[in-house]
Amino acid sequence: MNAGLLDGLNAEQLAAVTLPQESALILAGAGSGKTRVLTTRMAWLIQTGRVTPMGVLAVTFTNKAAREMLARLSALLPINTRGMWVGTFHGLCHRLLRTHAQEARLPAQFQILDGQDQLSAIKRLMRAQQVDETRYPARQTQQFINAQKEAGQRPAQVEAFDARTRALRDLYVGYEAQCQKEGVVDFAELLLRSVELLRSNEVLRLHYRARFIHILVDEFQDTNRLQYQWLKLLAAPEHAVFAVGDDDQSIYGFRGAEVGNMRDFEREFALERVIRLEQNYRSFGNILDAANALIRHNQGRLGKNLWTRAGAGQPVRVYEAFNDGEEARFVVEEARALMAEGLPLSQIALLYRSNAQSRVLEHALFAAGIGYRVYGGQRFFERLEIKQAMAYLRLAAHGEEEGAFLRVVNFPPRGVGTRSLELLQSTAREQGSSLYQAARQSTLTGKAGAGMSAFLACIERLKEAASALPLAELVATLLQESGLLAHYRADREGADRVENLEELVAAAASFEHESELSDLQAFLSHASLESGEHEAAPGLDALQLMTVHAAKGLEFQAVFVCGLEEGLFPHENALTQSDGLEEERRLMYVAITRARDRLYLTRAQSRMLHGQVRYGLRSRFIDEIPPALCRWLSPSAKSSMPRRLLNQPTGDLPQPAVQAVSPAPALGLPFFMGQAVRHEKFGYGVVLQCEGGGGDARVQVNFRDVGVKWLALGYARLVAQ
DNA sequence: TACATCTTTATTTTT
DNA sequence: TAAAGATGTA
Repeated sequence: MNAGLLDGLNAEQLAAVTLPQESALILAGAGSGKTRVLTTRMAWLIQTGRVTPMGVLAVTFTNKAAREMLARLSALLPINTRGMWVGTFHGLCHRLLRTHAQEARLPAQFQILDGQDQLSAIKRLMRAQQVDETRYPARQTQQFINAQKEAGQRPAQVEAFDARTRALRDLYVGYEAQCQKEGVVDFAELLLRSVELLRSNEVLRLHYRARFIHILVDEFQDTNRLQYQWLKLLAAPEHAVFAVGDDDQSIYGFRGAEVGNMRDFEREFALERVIRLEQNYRSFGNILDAANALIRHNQGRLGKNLWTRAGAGQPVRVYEAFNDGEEARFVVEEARALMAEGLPLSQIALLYRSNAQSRVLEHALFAAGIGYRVYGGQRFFERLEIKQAMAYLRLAAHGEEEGAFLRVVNFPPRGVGTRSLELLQSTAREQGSSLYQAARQSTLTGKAGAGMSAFLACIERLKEAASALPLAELVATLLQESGLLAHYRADREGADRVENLEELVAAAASFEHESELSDLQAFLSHASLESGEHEAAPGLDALQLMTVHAAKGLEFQAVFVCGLEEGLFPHENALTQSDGLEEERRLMYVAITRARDRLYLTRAQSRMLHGQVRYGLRSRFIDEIPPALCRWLSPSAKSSMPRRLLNQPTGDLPQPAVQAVSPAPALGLPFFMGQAVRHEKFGYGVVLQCEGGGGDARVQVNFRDVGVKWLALGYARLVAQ
C-alpha cells in the first residue's frame, strides 16, 4: 500500500521519509528532492495512521512554498487539506492570534502592517515626538525595532548604554503604545506576540503541544531566533520536529536568519540522526563539482558533497568581457545560440548580485529583440492605488487605524489640508481618541469642512456596504464611492492604475474566505501577508532576469551568473561584515546550483557603476572553481587569463564576439587604467588611476587583498601582468 | 499645493 | 547613472 508513495525514493530519502517518531535534521543539498521528501513524509505519516491531518504542523517561509506543499500533499493523498496547519511562520502566527486575540491582548479586528505601513507608522510617531529625522532616520528606527523583536526583546529588555540606543529604545516604547492603541500588528509582532502568548499561557501551550504530534520545518537554515523559539514552544519533548535545511544555502543572514539554529537544534533536541541528502537530480557533474569546490572554502559547515548519476556534462563556461556592455552582448549572443539549439527562453536565467546590474543586460536584450522578464520590483498589493483602496477597506472594517485614515483622508483630493489635519490630530490627542472619532465629533459640532464631511460620509456608506454586500461588490462600491476610480480615469497616465483597481475587484471575487473570519477581515489579512506574486505570467516564453537571492529554489537549463568581480560579487559591503564573505560564497553556491545543463560565469574588466567607470578584479569565486572544470571563452586579453591557465590549450573556441581593445597607455606611463599588475608585498591588483609623469608618477591600484593604494612608481616595484 | 531644482546616495528581501 | 528625498518657487 505504501509502495506508490515511497516509490523511487533513494535510500537516504526513504530513511528520512520513514523516520520513527523522533526529531531529526535533514541536510538537504540543492536539487536533492527536498520538497518531495517533506511532502512524502507528511503523506506517509498520515497514510500509515501515525498522525491525523490535524496533528501535523508544517511551516515554510513563503506562501508559494506552503501552497506547493499543500498541492503536492493533496496529489499524494485523498484528504481534505483545509484546516490543516500548513503555512508560513507569519501565516500560522496570524491564525493563532486571530483564534486567541483576547488572550493575546489584541482587538478581535486587529490589522496587519506590512513593511511600508510600518515605516509610515514610525515616521508619524517620530514627527509626533519631534525626533530629528536626520539624526534618526525612520528606516534605521524600523530596523532597530524589528531587530529587537526578532531577538525576542521588548523595550524593557533592551540594554542601552549610549544615548543613541536609549533614544531608539524610547521610540520602540512609543511605537508599541501607538500600535496597541490603534490595534495594529507588524510582521515581527505576529511572531513575538505568539511566542509570548505560548510562553505565558500554559493551557494554550499544552493544548497545541498535545495537538501537533509532528512538526515539519522547511528551509530551516533561514529561521531567525524568534522563529526557533516559537518552534521550541510548540514542540513537546516527546514529539517530533522534522527540520529540513541546507546550511550552505543560508543567504538571509542579513535579515536575521541564524544558521546557528541548526547546530542548536541538533544539541537541544538531542538529535540521534542527521540525514544527508547529497544525491542531486538537477545538474550535471561539472556544475556540481564547481559548486562543491567553491563551498569548500567556507569554514564551519555541517558538511555535504553533492553528487549525481548524470555524468560530467558540459564544462563551465567562463567569459571575461572588456566592459559591462560587452558582457551583455556576449550573454545575448550565447542566449541566441541556446535558442537556436531549441532551448526555450524561459529556461535561460541571467543572475546577478544586485538589481542595478539588470539595466545593461535589459538594454542589450531589448536591442536584440529577445523577450525577457525581470523579477523583483513592486508587487500587486504594494502598489499605491491598491494601498489606497485597501485603506478605505480597512477604515470600513476597523476605523481606528490612523495610517489608513491619513493615507486617504485627502485622496482623491477633497480639500482637507495640512492645517485642518493638524488641528484634528491635536484634538484627537487631547481626547485620547482616534482621528476617525475626532473627525466624527467635529462634524457633529459643525466644525468640519466640506471635504472632511464628505470623507466621513463615504466611510459611513462603506461601513454599511461592508455588512450588506459580498466582498467583490464591496470593493467595486468603494472604488466608486471614494472617487478613486474616477480620479485615475481622469488622469492621463492613470490607465495602469485603473487596470490594477479593476484587478482588485477580480482578486476580491476569487478570494476564498477562511472559515471563521468575515470575508473582509480575511481579505485584509491576506493582502498584508501575501503581497502578491512575483512570478511570471504563465505561458510567456521570456528570458529570466533576477538577483541570485530571487533565484533560490528555482532551476533553469542554462544559467548565466554575471558581474563576477571583486566588489560586486562578493559585494564590497559584505567584506566588512562578519560572516559576510562566507554568505557571499553561499550566494554564489546557490547561483551555481540553479543550473541544470549549462553554466556561464561572466565578468567585466570595467563597468559603469554609480556613473563612474570602475575597474574590478576578477571575482575570487571564479578562481575557487577548479580550472579543469572550466572552459575559457574570453577574447585574447592576456592579462585577463587566469595565471595558471595561460599555457593551457583552449580547445575549439568560438570566435570571440568582440575583440578586446587595450586602452593606450596614458601620459607615457608604463601603466594604464584597468591594467592588471602585481606588487611584491600587496599582491595582485588593477590600476585605477594614473597621475603625473617622469620621476614622480603615481598610480592608484586596487589590490585584491589589501584594497586601494597609491603607489609612487619611483619606489614601488610594480610589475605588469 | 504643485511643480521644479538641488542634493544625496547607491546589496541582497519575505512576511 | 538615475532615483528618491529635500528644499525652494510660483
